[in-house]
Amino acid sequence: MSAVTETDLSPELRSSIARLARRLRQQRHDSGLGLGALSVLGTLDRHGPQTPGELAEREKVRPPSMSRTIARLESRGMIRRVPHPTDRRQYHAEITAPGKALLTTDRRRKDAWLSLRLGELTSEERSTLIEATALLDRLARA
Amino acid sequence: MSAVTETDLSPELRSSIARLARRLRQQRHDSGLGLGALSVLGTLDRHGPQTPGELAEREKVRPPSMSRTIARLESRGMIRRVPHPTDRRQYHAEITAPGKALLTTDRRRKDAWLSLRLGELTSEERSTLIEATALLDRLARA
DNA sequence: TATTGTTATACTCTATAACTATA
DNA sequence: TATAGTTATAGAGTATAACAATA
Repeated sequence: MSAVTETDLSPELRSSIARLARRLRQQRHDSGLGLGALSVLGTLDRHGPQTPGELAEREKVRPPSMSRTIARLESRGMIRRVPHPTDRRQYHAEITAPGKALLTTDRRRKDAWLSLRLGELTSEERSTLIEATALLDRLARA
Repeated sequence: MSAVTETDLSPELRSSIARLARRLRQQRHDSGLGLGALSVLGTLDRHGPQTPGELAEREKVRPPSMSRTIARLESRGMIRRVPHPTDRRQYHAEITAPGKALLTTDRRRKDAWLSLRLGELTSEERSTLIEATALLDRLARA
């Protein structure tokens, strides 16, 4: 196994992200929700209610894609739409109790693929990933 | 910006990977090659010639998908097919000189989106990502 | 008969363009 | 007239199933 150096970090990181994203996509979530929908749910849980436009920007998708994702989450009762106080064109998407429960189950489930793999790492390795997660988000947002 | 803890690393990491993968996919490579094709090219450069089956497993895609990717890379002259010494069903995909040149350009190009972003990080942050890249690969392979 | 790779086809995800409602 | 969100449609990317060649 060859080591990654500063020089070739860019293509290596890109490969790793691409491979892991595919691997995570293959790992079907039994809630029937895809990778994107779960990401939105986590964002709503962590950052509170957001408009579709705000969510689209944060998640790096276009508004029409976010409309679809929101519709799917709502149809399964994971989120609800709250009218915007002053602008009737807009609304806030808000996570519901079942939505929060899904995230909790998802985190705790012993057979959830990623949780299981993370549990097999050392505490130090997990720390590295915690730092890296923040960095990856900054990259995505740039 | 709330901190990520051990408890919710799994959903946060999954979100980050999903978002960054989408961001990287949006960032069209001017070679006309997608995220998957570039990943394969890097793998061949790093690990040497591989059969389609080996590549499919490593990249976490199904054999038919890898067939398509290989065909695209070959049609652009980035790889060539080398007959398998003993089994005429198989062959090895091998990176060509133009393929290597593309990877080098890609690493060096200052306007390559990811390279540019990585350059904006501190040396310490890049070190974290170097460690994380290896970890992400281990996760994908597990 | 089992295995490797390819072709045919379909599904998922996301994008661009056109449309509706409201500001 | 501009903006927020949705609907309609199309394009990547990848999967499953059926097929061809070889072991």
